[in-house]
Amino acid sequence: MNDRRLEGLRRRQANSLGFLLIRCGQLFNERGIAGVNAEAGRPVLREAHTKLLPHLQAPDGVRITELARVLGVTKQAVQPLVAELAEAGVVRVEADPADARARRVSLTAHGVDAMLHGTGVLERIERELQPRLKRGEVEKLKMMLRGLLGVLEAG
Amino acid sequence: MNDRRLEGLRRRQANSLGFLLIRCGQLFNERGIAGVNAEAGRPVLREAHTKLLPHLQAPDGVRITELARVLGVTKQAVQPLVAELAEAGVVRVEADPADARARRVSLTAHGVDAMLHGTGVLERIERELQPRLKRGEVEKLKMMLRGLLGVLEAG
DNA sequence: TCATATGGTCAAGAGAGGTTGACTATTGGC
DNA sequence: GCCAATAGTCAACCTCTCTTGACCATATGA
Repeated sequence: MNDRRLEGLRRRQANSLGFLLIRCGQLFNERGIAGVNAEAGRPVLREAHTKLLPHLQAPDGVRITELARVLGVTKQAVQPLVAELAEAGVVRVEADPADARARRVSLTAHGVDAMLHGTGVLERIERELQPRLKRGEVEKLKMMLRGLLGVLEAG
Repeated sequence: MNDRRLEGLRRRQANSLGFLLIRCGQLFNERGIAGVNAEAGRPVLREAHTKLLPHLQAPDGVRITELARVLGVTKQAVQPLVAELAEAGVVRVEADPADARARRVSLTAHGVDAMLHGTGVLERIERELQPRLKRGEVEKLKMMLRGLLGVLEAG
């Protein structure tokens, strides 16, 4: 009885940019995390990390408060995550030369390596998909996604 | 000192299909959940839901065990979530006519409405983005994403 | 210079989401 | 008809994530 409505739902989803991106992103994220953890032999990467890390790429580091703001949580929520990453040697926390109250979180050389490695895992997944995708289209897809990401991050 | 390496990282990420999809998907997901919750006036949708719901679109419903398998968790973990959605009238849990041990979880008419509404929120976000995107490219982007999603879900 | 705002920490606790283990009911092959 | 495998539930418990609230140190401007 619901079949017709379900069919309509599916068609509408398949025509929604957001839905398509969310599903594709979820699938890549799951496989990427699984891949990294499989190589490490133990769980080292959680979804919380993949949300925090993209915001740590400013050369001079980012304030805890700023991280909390962009993630939409309190600064207390960010603290344990930063502490954990600092413990693992992925980030460093330093005094802010311009404000003695503040501290700046930035990637260590090891942290950059880790992120390059993570990107490598995603690239491997992409390569495994290649045979089933049209070669030229993937490059075009990436180009459009870069443009879209710019728009999304701008606000 | 890390600037050059950070620059390299950024360039490599911007050329990784997985990275681009994960970031775009995250941003859409966050905004979609925020939009639905803002309209409801209270938090009604969590990320756990957006992971479970896409698997509930089979007309005859899905078994708890099957849901657990595709989500990669135990069936005990799925139970509270299904119970919560049943309580909210989004899904119905019925006996499986073919196996008296099993139960089938499926969307109610109200659940389909809710998912259509969620898709509508994503469409609104997409419309708000439209002015800053090239019109023809969005359609092409969707077409490619549909193809990619098919490949990803196939295995 | 003193009041107020801001950056950050510490502590206690709530709630989501997951686990393992023990259990019941039913199925299906032998 | 029996017995191992399967679907699901219940209970106890753990970790992660986040919150509120109290607190200290520094900055800033009237």
